Amino acid sequence: MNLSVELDRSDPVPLYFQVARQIEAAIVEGRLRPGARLDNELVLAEQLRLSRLTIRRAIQHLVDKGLLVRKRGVGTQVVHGQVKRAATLTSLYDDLVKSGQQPTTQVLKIDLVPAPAEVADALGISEGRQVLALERLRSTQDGPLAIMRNWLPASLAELTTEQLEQRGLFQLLRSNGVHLRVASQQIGASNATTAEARLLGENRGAALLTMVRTTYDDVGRAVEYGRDSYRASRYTFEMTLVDR
Amino acid sequence: MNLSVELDRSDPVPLYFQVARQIEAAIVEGRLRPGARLDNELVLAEQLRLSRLTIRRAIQHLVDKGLLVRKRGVGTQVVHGQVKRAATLTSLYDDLVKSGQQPTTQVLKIDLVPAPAEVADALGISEGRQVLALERLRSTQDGPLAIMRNWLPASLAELTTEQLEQRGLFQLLRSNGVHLRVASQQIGASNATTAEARLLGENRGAALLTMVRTTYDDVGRAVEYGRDSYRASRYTFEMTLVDR
DNA sequence: TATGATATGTTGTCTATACAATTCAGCCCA
DNA sequence: TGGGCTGAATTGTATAGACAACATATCATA
Repeated sequence: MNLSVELDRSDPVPLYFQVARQIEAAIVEGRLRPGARLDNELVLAEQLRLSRLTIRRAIQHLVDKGLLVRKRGVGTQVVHGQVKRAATLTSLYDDLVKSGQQPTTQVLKIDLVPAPAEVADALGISEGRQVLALERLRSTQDGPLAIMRNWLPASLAELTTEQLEQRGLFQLLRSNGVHLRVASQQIGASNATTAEARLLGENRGAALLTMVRTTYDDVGRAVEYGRDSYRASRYTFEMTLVDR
Repeated sequence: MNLSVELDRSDPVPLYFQVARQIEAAIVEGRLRPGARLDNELVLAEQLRLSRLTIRRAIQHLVDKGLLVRKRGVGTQVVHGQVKRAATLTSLYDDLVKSGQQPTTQVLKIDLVPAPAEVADALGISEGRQVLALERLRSTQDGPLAIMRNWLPASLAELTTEQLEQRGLFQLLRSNGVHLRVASQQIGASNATTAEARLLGENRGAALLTMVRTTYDDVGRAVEYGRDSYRASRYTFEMTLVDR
């Protein structure tokens, strides 16, 4: 099995990542079929003039992605299945852009308000403290998609309607030097209220997919509490479950 | 910062995992606070008489879990946030058992049927081929929770009503030597049909959280196509999003 | 006082090596 | 023919060491 992996040692991209990337391309392009066995680690290391640990690192990256599976004593095989990306901290805006869907955003509300109990609790601040409350309608060329409500600590960033209509919220936060790191999210469902139904172009009572989320930065501060409602007729949340 | 990590080198549990486990316990028990800085890798390696790479391995395990964050040139810090487990291939049954909710299962249907187009497509078999079709109602002490519909290749395992009422499906498959590996899942929402509403004890039209899933084994065969509907009033899907 | 350069500290990547644990195929014996 | 044992093959864990890349603090100069 010849993989034709080509390495550029002057490239700043780490070698393990170059290997992983090229193995992944071979899988995606069908050169490596589901069930195909990779050469063993020692052979690959010799062929590519890399240390075995570098090869292991590349392979582990793809195992974590669900593309490869390893068995001690046997070897490494390609897994079947159109695997989705791991759940990561990207905003809906970025995802829609990436899938070519031309998102637009209408800012419905942008106010400094005293934090209600639930928001204060999630953000780890005292109730009544000022927070920036946002409500936005996200649409694509096919019509309205989601209502997004976010509460941010007031001191975090100065956001304008214009900014929010041009770029995703997480993108704006990142541009303001906020290092988003991890979020805890609950996915649920609810029946559309009259107001929601009107905004989203659905019937009152239509099923909506809901997400409630607290996002933290890299030193652990809560930087966003969000409540999103999506038209279930237009949106599902796709994910990969991996047995590790 | 003294972590009091104790290693048992005769334990079959790998050293990196022992270290990771104990750091995690320190975080969970509050001995390591959000924002706290760990000793650097070299110091930890010296203190614990381990190689630096073993320490890195332990730390990376916790970084992947969202508990720690690393910055080149600075160090490693504890992340804030009640982090949920990574999305993994566990069945609802196992999750409910683990959370002490005493699940019960009523098998509504267990038939060999010709595979409809959607099922055949997901399982990678020809339409009309025999598949095992299951429909079950999962309840807890608080009442019905979810309707679960699964389609399995007929040859995969022989399952009885008794087995399905006593244990989770994935558990049964694993007991039959099936190595579940990865699943592709779409989470959505729908309005309860009359039949669903009656089974779940909700009103007709109530919002249900839905999951459509194809599960693959470790050599890439599709081993299950599932369609689950949960009472949104009783269930949310919790997950962690990590920025990597 | 502000800016740029340098030094220090720490993680990131990579090499080389060795032993352990598991899997599978083949062989032998009852 | 079936079960058990052995050896080969391969991944899993761990050690030791080195250099690179980035972040931050400190120092020097204008």
